[in-house]
Order: sequence, then C-alpha cells, then structure tokens
Amino acid sequence: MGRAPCCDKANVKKGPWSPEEDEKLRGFIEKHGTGGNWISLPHKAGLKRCGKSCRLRWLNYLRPNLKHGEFSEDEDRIICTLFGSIGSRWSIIASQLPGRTDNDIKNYWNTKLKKKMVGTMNPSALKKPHQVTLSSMLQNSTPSSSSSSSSFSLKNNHNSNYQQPYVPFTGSEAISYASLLSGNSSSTPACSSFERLYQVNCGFMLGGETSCSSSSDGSCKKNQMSDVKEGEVGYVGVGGFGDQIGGLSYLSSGVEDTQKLVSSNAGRASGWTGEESPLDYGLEEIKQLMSTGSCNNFMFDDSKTGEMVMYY
DNA sequence: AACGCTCGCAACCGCTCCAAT
DNA sequence: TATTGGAGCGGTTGCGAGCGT
Repeated sequence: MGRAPCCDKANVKKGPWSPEEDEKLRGFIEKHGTGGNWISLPHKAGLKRCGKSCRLRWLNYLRPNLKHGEFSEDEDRIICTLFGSIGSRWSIIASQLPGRTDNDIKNYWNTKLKKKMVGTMNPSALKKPHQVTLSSMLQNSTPSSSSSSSSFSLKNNHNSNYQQPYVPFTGSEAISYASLLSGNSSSTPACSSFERLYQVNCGFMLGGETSCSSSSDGSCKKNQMSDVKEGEVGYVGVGGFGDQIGGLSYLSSGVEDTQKLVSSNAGRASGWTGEESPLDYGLEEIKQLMSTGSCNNFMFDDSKTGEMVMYY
C-alpha cells in the first residue's frame, strides 16, 4: 500500500502560477510565515494548490533575494567543482551560491553548463589515454600494510611530477583539490579550467550521460561520484594531467559528513605529501563494484567484451 | 505564413529522510 | 520499536519561445 497523497489531487490546481496566486502566496508568507507546515498553508492562504507546489513556488520564484539571469564565470566554476566533488546534490550546491535555487542550478547544468564543458574539451582529452585492464590493475596492486583487512593499493603508473594517484577525498576536499588544480596547475597550459575540472572528474563526463536516474532498488545507476553520500568518503583519483585524464572515484565507508565538509571547505589536499598515496579499499568491495557495473567511473572499452578496461 | 524542431525554464512526481507520536 | 506524515530532494516532464526551413 502506498502512502496517502499529500493533498486531494482532484481539487488542486496544477500548472503555471498566475500573478494573483503569486500575490496571495507572497502576501500570506510575508504576513504569517510558512508556519512550518506547507500542507496546510494553501488552505490558510486561500489557494487551491498543493502544499508542495506552494513550497516550490516560494523557494524557486517568490522568495526574496533570488537571483535570476545569467550565471557568472565564478558561479560556473563553483557549480562545476561542486558537481565534480559531490555530484548532483543541487541543494548543497545551491547553498554555496547565494540567491540561486537548486532548481535553477539543476536546469542550468542540464541545459547549458554540461554542454559548455563538453565544448571546452580539448579533443585530445577525449582520447583514451592510458588503458589498464582489470587483471593488470589487480596485478599491480599491492597489499596495504596499514590495513588488516584485504585491502590493496592502486599505484599510479604515471611518471608525472603531479603524483597524486588516488587520494581519499570527501566532498569539500575534492572542492579544494579541484580548485587547486584548476587554478594553479601549470602542467596543462593547453587546458581550460573547465577541462581540468573535467579531468579531475573524468568519469562523470567522459563516461556518458550524467543524469541517469537514481534508483531505490539498491542498484547504483548514477555515476559513482554522484553517489558519495553523506557519511561516506569518496575517493577521487587524479591521473597525471600530462596524460589528459583524471581517474577514478570510489566509495568507502567513512564518518565524515559531506554537507558539513562542503560548508567548512577545509580540504585535506594540502596535507597530502606527494608520495604515493595508496587507496586502501577492500578488494572484495572493488570487485563487487566492478562486477555489478555499479561503478560507472570504470569506463568500458567498447571493443572489448570480456575484460573490463579502466582508464586513468 | 506555417510548420517542425530545439532549447530553456517552471512545475510535477516519486522517493528518501527524519521528527513526532 | 514501529508507524506516520511532512519536508526536502533530485529526476523528469510539459510547455512556450525562438529559430530555421
């Protein structure tokens, strides 16, 4: 049995809001506030609307201090960076952009920014840079001495000065890190900042459609990067920029709160030493991720059928 | 002018989360 | 502890405007 509807669907108006309705809603909220109860608000305000609809209209359109119109370059950058680090958490992203709503940002991303980023890609960045088969990856993996469980480390094969193979990041850490890269990296003079961000988050872009639907059946249909949940720590792998493509992202259990970290913006990137930074990750977990195909940041080579191929 | 196509935005839907009971 | 229901979120859809043919 499903849950009861939040309102009487038959007796609520749907579709675009009229100026009169807007005025009623604005007037009521300015006078009385929302009262913390959106469900009863439309009735009190004399509106034939669903409470959820009222809430949405208020938050996305009527609320004071909302910004409308073009997004600035800075806003673009923030959106891209946050999207890369925490995925499609539009409300969190919106919280970092005063005056912007999650819906605005979501629409902007889906309609413009995503294309803009694709457009700024250096074609060479789309080439398959460095392929590693799953088996070779596992061969190259080494047992982690710091972990008692069956974890292993992924080694960075790049002979790059930018030796940051697979660095455990939480959301804000990736932000700081990506900002660092996009702002300061001198290793990729031919790359735009968008492109570098792209590379940091390679999986979500190069892998194809980013707006795959979420699923409640436990399967991860979204890109893995987007699936770093609160209370989890995502791992952002960054390949050498000389080789154009960033790396992998993983999930692991953890204790840090993404949202908290997003607001704190206190990255750990600076604390990374530049030495090999192994990714300690349960072998079984990785295998499982791979076998279920739930980690879309492992990109597949169309030309190979049996063996999973990973780019980094 | 009429038609079809694309794009952008507003709004809806269905789900999860979480507090109250 | 289980249940209920509101708040909030993210994905999707519908529609109008703009543009090209």
